[in-house]
Amino acid sequence: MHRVLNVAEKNDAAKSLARLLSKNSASMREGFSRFNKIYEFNYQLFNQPVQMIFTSVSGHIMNCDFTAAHNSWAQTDPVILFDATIQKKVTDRALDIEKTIKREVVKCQTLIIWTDCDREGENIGFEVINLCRPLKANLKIYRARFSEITFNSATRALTNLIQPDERVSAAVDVRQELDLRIGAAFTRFQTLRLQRLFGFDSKQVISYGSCQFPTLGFIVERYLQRVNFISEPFWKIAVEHQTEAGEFCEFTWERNRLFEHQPCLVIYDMIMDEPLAKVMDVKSKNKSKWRPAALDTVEMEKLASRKLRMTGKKTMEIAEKLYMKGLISYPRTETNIFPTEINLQPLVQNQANDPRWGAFAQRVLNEGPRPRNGKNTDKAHPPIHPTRYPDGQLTDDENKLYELIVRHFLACVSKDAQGDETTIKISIANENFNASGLIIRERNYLDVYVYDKWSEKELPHYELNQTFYPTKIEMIQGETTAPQLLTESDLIALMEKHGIGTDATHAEHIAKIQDRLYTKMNSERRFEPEKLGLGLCEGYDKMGHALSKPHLRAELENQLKAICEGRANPADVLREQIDKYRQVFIATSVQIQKLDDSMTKYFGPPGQNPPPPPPPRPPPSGPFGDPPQTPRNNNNNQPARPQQPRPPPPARPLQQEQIRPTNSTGVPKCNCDADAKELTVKKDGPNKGRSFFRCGNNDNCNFFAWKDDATPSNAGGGQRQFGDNQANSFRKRRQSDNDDDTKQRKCGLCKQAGHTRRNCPSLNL
DNA sequence: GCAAGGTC
Repeated sequence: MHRVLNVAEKNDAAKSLARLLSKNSASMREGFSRFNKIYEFNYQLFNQPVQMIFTSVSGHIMNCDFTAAHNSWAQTDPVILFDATIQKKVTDRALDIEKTIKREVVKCQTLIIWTDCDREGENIGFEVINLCRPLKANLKIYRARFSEITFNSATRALTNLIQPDERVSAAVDVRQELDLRIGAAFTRFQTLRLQRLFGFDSKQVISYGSCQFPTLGFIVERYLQRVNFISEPFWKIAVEHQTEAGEFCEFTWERNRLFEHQPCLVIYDMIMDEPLAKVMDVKSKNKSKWRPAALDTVEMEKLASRKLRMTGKKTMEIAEKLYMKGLISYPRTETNIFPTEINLQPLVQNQANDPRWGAFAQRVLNEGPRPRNGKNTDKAHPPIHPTRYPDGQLTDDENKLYELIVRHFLACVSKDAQGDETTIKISIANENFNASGLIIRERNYLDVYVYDKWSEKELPHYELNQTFYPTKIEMIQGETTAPQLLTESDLIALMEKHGIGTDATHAEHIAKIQDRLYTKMNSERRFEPEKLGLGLCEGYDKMGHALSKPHLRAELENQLKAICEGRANPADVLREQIDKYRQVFIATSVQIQKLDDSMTKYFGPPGQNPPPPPPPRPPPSGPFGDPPQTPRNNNNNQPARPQQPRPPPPARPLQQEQIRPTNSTGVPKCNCDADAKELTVKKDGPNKGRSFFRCGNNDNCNFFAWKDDATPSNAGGGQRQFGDNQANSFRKRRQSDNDDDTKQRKCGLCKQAGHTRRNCPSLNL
């Protein structure tokens, strides 16, 4: 009989595929690897009876690495690693798998690759093909293309077998080689140098990776934005009205806020002169709140982090388990568009008996499921959706994630929520204020999607042209606030946006930079850099090669895509990239003093050369493992190096009493006693065009001062004289007593009766 | 002792 060897990416996939295709009649036997079994059954393929033999790998079975000649960190100049020979060979872990596949393929005439339908899956497929082809002349080789492990999907794949795509696999080879060369060269170089100069433990690897560094870069960038943030005061006017029936309404200023006190005060006074409000517009319109779009991996990780407080890593682990149990579709997908060939009806039907959302699923069935789609497709996998209702027990975490996926799915195929939005526009002394309210008419998807809130706000009834006196009119001072540190969800979104890592690895890179002591998650579940992370990013940033920025990786990603689509030649891309990074590496080693300087800021000046002997390690503590490791040299007999305190945060704008001595041209001295550098704000915002001073010594200190604050002739002027307390003293309160409009009011400017500030004769002066 | 990518 014709025998067909089928190889899946993992044992569970082989097992499920065999079970589905054989209708549960496959027999199982052992292979050489105890994790990768062999499943056999008879099948009708190519219109003839065949024996199907299903087995699997466990992801990649090969790895590339340098040869033994370059293994020694001490004796290999890292720059050589850009050109050193690289071998690709079966990993030790996969030797048993290799043995099984080699033994089985010689008995077969056909090989079908069932690895996942993404770039890495294609490459893993070629690892298998390259093992098999030399062993069997005339071996027929096919690729099964499937996007979920279901009977329909698997049988469809078998009737539509295709050829494996060499270009896609070649793109992965390019990526592997570059990641290895660049990662190894920079990691060895910086680890050895920083261990030697700054006394890091000889076990502490200070790694560089094309994904881990940009990830760290995002965290550091946000941290610095926050530390360097200079708060700006602003002023705004708030209006409140309580109707005779006792209903409240708050109005917000159409100008939102002003960054200068004086103009705001002028407007406020004008309002207080004529505080009669007139209703200019009353609008009511339909408002929809959109149901969520079909779920892709990144969105799932972000949602689980926000709503379930589950890390990305954990989320992916659990999703993988749910997938293996056949409960959800493949969890690594960039697609958020449901392909038309997926029949949603039975998928919704599967959920119709659940006590929590069954009734909702039934409603969807009655109306017909209509998905809200996003804009992306990876042409490999559908959006994440439930494929089956669980028949056994799930763990707590599995339950929570399954629930999220089901609720998201049902919400996605249901209807947007509908409401009526009312907006009221009033005018007081020609200044406009708005209030808006919302009444929800149909909750629709909100009934199942407990993670979204849409709050109702009822407004009092107002008639067009109605007038009233507000209960309260206040001028309020506020301050702009610094951006928050990144949450995991923010970080994943940034990685996704810049093409750092894959759906499957975002979470791992985030874990890696914590292991490396570059960053940590604080008690508010936000990421803050550690000293080591700050020192590294700052040092490399000063060199200007953007190694901690996402662009290099994004550019490579584009070239890989071009290889996949046949627009670029893999060998050319590889050569070009290696040349580029070799140059960057050489330039880095020339300017390495910049990294040393940054590290010195955080770890004190470099120690003596030659390096002190490595600290004696305490003996292992027996069956319960090693005692906790101290990160650096504090457990030896030598006195610990004096630690320099962390540099102070950058100065806020100078207050008057802090004004510094200036030179003859009015330029102040910075904290390192150099003439400060004058710059102008270029960024759009309240201070655009305003001049300021920074450290004149290559930003050595954190000196900052506004020019108009620092220059004595101008000191004391400007908006900043209005502190919090003073601003509060401008708060006024006015009751809408009826006396007010019968009384003659006085002009706010000249204090004469008979006119107001706007038509005050003194304004004509 | 390096990377990132699969998966266990």
